[in-house]
Amino acid sequence: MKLTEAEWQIMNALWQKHPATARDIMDRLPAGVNWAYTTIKTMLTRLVEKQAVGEVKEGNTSVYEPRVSQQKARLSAFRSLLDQAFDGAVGPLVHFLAEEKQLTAKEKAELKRVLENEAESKGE
Amino acid sequence: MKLTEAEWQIMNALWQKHPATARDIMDRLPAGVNWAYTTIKTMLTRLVEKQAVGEVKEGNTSVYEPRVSQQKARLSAFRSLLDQAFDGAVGPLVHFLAEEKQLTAKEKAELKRVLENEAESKGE
DNA sequence: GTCATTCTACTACACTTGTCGAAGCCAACA
DNA sequence: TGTTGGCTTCGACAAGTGTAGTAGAATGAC
Repeated sequence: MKLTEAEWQIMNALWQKHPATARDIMDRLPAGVNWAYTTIKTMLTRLVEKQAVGEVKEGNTSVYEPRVSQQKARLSAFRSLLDQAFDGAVGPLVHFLAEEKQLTAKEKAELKRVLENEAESKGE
Repeated sequence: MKLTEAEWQIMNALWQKHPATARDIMDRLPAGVNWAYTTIKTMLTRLVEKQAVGEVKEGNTSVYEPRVSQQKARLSAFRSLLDQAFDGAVGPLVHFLAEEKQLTAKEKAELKRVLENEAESKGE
């Protein structure tokens, strides 16, 4: 499930709260994204075709629901980035993050902590 | 500097070793990417237009050189991912990484290892 | 009932991206 | 010197993307 940039905007709005109508989504789009109503409808139609979103008619109006979880979409985007730009491995990415100082000490600590918890509690 | 998927392939090959000719790049493309020679040339032309790559004629043949560092390209791709899919913050990403069961144990171990090494050697 | 509002369904259209093919230019070799 | 093989530049074309307008149907307010 590959989403385009514009589609991410829609999905982000939809994940925020759903089900939602096209108009709901329109209102929730980040300031700065001023798309025409029909643009949003077009996006939604395409997302429905892609099965990323479900559509149910309620009276005259369509109501939409995500069909792929944010988690799944994130995973897919993350994997793509990894494959494309980081030799498909987490190592180079982490390395990069560290080098680039993109991770604050706090974030590193958090990441480590969560990973460790995982390792321990993972016995289940 | 936004690179497309195909462009990443080219750039990856070019960063590997440069300067390089189109043919060099062709040979270095990952198995499975079997592009016609002219496809590669097209990509290179577009990359030159975009100023991601420099081109110098050597006799009859063009020799190419990256003009954006891998580091920079990675940063840009990383930022895009963050903005698009992780609310623009590293926090959610770290969280995701930890939650994500799709990461293999190996990848997690790698994460931890790199973080630890960083913490130690990166005292500067 | 009629009008304004609001949906929906269709259509459109320029730009980008992924992939070449064709045709011409040049150096080296039989 | 004519042929071969590699290089180059141009042009092309189908799909995918971003962005929206239009027309017609349904709904709610007088």
